[in-house]
Amino acid sequence: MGMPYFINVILPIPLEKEFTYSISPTEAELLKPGMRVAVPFGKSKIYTAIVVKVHQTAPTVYEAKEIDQILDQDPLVTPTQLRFWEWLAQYYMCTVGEVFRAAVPSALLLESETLILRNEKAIIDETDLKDDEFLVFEALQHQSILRVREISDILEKKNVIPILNSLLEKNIIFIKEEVYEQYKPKLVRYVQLGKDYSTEESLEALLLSLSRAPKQRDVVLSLFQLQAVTKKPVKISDLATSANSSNSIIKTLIDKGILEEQFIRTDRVVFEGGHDHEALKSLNEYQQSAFDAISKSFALGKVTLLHGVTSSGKTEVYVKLIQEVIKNGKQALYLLPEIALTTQLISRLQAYFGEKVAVYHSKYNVQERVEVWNNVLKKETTAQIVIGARSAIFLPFQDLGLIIVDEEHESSFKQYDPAPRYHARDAAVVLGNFHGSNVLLGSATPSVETFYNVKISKYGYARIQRRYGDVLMPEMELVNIREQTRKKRMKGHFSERLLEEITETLENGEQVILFQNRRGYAPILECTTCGHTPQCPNCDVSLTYHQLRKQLRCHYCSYHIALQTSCQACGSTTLDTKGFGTEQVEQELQALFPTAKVGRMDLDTTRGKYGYEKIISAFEQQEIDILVGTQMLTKGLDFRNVNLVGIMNADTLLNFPDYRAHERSFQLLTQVAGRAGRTQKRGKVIIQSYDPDHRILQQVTTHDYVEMFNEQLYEREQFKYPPGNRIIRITFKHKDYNKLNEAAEWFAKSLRIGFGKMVLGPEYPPVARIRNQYLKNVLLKIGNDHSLVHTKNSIKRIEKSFNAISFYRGVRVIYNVDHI
DNA sequence: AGCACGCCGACT
DNA sequence: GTCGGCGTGCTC
Repeated sequence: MGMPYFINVILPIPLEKEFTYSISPTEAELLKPGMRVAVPFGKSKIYTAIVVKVHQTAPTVYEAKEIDQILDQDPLVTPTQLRFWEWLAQYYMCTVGEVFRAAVPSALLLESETLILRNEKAIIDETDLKDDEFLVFEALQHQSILRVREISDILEKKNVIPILNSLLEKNIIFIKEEVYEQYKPKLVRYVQLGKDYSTEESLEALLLSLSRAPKQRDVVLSLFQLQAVTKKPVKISDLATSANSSNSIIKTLIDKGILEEQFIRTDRVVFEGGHDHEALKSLNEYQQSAFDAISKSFALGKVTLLHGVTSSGKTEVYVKLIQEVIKNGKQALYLLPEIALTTQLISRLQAYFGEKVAVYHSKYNVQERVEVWNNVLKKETTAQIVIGARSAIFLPFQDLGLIIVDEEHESSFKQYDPAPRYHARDAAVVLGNFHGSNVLLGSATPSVETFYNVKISKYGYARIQRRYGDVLMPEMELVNIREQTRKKRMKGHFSERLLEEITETLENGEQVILFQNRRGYAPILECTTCGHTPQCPNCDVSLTYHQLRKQLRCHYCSYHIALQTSCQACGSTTLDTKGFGTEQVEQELQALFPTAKVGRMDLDTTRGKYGYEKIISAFEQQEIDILVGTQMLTKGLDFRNVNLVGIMNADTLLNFPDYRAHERSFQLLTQVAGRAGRTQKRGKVIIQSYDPDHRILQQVTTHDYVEMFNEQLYEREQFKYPPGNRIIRITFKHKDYNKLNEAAEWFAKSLRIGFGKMVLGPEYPPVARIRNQYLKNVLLKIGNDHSLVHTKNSIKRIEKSFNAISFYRGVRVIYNVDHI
């Protein structure tokens, strides 16, 4: 016997270390880094782990457990991915296990489930059983296998483990860990003629023998004809259709051995478009010069920003770039924020690239995601171009030639919760580096960070200043609603100007988009007598009023109650809704324009897989005249007939209490405004505000991005925010208010020893309690001249001392690097 | 993260 | 008297 073999693995849990398991020499030959193994972990769990190393160094202080089984024939994860995971974990201060969990489609991460089986041979004295035990025993008489969940339900108890232990001791039950592969390839039933009937004579004899069974004979004949064309097995469903026959007749033939059945693995994600690719539109002169600038910049190996005004035709430039890389057999990744990932855009790309386009995002089910993963891994042409949301950076690319990050400024590229709290744009830049591929960032309103990188010549730059087809930028008008309110000229939330414009637009048979930013300003029920508003019992927020369901709901937990008719505090029955959301705007509109068809698009109306598409297509088909909506309206939608965009209240955006509020307002308003006038006629935008002289509003109306950038950069430098500095936000979480305060204070104090006034807080976030957990934030700013690695190490050291104080243990510490 | 073990309050 | 709360420690 030679030396024993071991593997080091990553487990999908938030633990720093790798774990070592023992394997047999045969297994050692099979196993390679990147393959999955099922391993027992702890008392009773089985997890999916990824092999990172095969070796012969036996652990010294413990005995390695054996693995349960090998799950892959070939690596599922590439060496580049393992390096990338390592980088993400290091940079975003989380464990590789957490990255692993986020990176791999959940269907490939099987876990064990405990099954409870009855012991047939047990001799049971029923009087010996407690009530709960008897209930389980009885349930097992009807059903031989139960899951822990089911037992929980039967007993209406959360913790059933003591009961199971007791039953185990009494030999009444067995326990078994079941591991199952969640991903099942989709199999389609095919048939072909049996081998015995391959000659003409035998076939003739067969048809003769079936003369008494005309239906069966028809099927055989049909199959013969179909196979004559394809020479391959035929789908049972196709055969049934063409023979005008049924499944049962085909089954009879299979049972007789006349037909042979076989299952063939099929992709669930099939391309449904035509195969005649649309010819690429030739670029106009502005697009062409941007394309040339990008190519030059790529030749220098630079990440490049494509700064093109709204509807300047950036997509055509992307398409041209993608075309170049796939010509060389390389893969391309096109990243978009979730909300911009519309069917509109996907079908446009499919029109150019046909079946080479694969889509990867959360609305696709787990099975479909596994298929995309495998196709990317195998470098199939069906996934040569991947268009996806932020998680698409985790796909197992082999030979990536180009990454496009469209709408680069979108903050939804940053994952907020859970770990890894990564920024897909920044991670994509690193990924591009690992692959030696080009990276293009695209936006009409680049983030201050990215434009700063252009300014310091770290990134290359290309610009398109004209809209496609030389459509003019919309005409912008600011309306002072403070003054209008004073003069009592407002009708609800509408100024006279806005109403005039809506009327005119509708008269011209054109459509209107109204933008109402609702986040945090949802309607709240308020007592007009005592001012009391109903609060969530678990979170520090007011409940919001949902008219449709006549409910009060909490946005943070799932708490909801029926609408109250009287005030809980004083009993008064005069309740009023404060603040206004899209629902109220919609209602007012309906009253003001009774003949117009009003639609609403927000989180409530876009639930479900196609909720969003339905509203979009209704608007496209002009079944809706006025569309009221939130942020969702801003993204990548292309409506031909919209001539007016109204912003109900710009101040709610500007007054947001964080250092990015102004930048974000500029971006959002510019993007919404861009929805107006996409044809020859010049569009119109009306912005209602209490403070129309605000710098940002002036910059939006004059389309002055550079001025906005310079002012924002100056302000951020003053206050030591990015891009000249980095920030790490540290959140503390605990259900005990006092403990949390003390713990956060201790941590901040320790940080201040090394970082002084670069430490802000601790401070309560706007919502200081969520699901009965109190929260407090500390912000650490790090100058770009300081080492990020050293800083993180100092933080980790402080965390170690922190955890050594037993009183503080249990307080969760959450890092958010580059928090937005 | 899960999960078990172990120690103190409110109830079948 | 037990059930079940969660603090603590460990996982190859």
